[in-house]
Amino acid sequence: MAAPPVVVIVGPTASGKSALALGVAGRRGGEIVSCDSLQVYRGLDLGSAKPTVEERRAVPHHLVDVVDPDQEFSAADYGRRARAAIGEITARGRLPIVAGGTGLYLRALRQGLFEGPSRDPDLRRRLETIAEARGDAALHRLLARVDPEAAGRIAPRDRVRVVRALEVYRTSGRTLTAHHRADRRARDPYRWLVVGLDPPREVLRRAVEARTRAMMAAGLLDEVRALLARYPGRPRPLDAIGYRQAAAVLRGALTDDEAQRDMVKATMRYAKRQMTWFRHQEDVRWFADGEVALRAIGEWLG
RNA sequence: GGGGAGGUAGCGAAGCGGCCAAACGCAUCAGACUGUAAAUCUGACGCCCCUCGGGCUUCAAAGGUUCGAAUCCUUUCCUCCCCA
Repeated sequence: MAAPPVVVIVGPTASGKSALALGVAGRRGGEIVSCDSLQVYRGLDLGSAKPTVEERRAVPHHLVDVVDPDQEFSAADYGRRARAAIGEITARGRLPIVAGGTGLYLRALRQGLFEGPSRDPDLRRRLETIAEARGDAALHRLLARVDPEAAGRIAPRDRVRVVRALEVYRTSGRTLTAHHRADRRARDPYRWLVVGLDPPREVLRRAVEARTRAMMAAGLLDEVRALLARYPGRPRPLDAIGYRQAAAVLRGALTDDEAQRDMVKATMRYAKRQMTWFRHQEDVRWFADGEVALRAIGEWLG
């Protein structure tokens, strides 16, 4: 029996992934598995460009609205849940369409992450304190002592990664490098088609500008005001593009106009990072245009 | 017409005799990424050879002073502000 097909649609934000996914789903009886680190959070609707209620009524969406913004969620959680969702969809005889721009999440889904410890907030706090008090270089030296290979790969100023590497070592007793080595990939039960959307920069820029304007007009500030009232601790997802600018406006630190300009800039930079990831980390068939991509997917599915 | 401020790399902006191809910020380009990922971080960024390095042309324009000028002087052009 042939391995069931899974269509994956990647690319930078605002490149038309959702529309393409909806197009494929409509034609092929598919269900969409979002691959987006923001859309998993309930309440982050406008700023995450979440699919609308109508879209979600027309086509089932998975991995959207699965946790609250102050709950812990990780790439590994995503991978587990997305795999489960794909299993159910294929069991129903339908086509899973994974769509989204979060590269790490897609990796977690397809390859899985190494078998290692999850985050340890207390330990992270302690490590952060060391970095604050003695500097990033000092923390990096700590890492160099236990895991010189990881230290060689990670820039001293990249605190997020230095902290995680130390966290892995201290909570599991094994270095990050050792975990990576021991990492064994399970055989993959699916046939994957990874399609990438890469519209010309200027086209993307205009789409980002239009979407940013639309988000503000639709009430992003109200959304953020409500979220901040409900989660005064300002959980991590609220640092995302759009949310941090909206928060700055509410605080009086930015005007609407400045916030919009900043959102566009930040989004374009983000799009760049996404392209870098997908160009180098995934085997993608690229298309500048959604229509052409849609036809190619049709042919591949046969 | 008189007085004042100024013209520096794609933009903003430092520098005000040598350590200046010229700080810094932005934009741009390239890259990394294994449980924070719309996060976090790195590099390039006058031109050419490109390896440490070397060569070439720049700081509105032209002349000048000086061993040496983005920095001082003169003239010209342009911008902004104030008074007429």
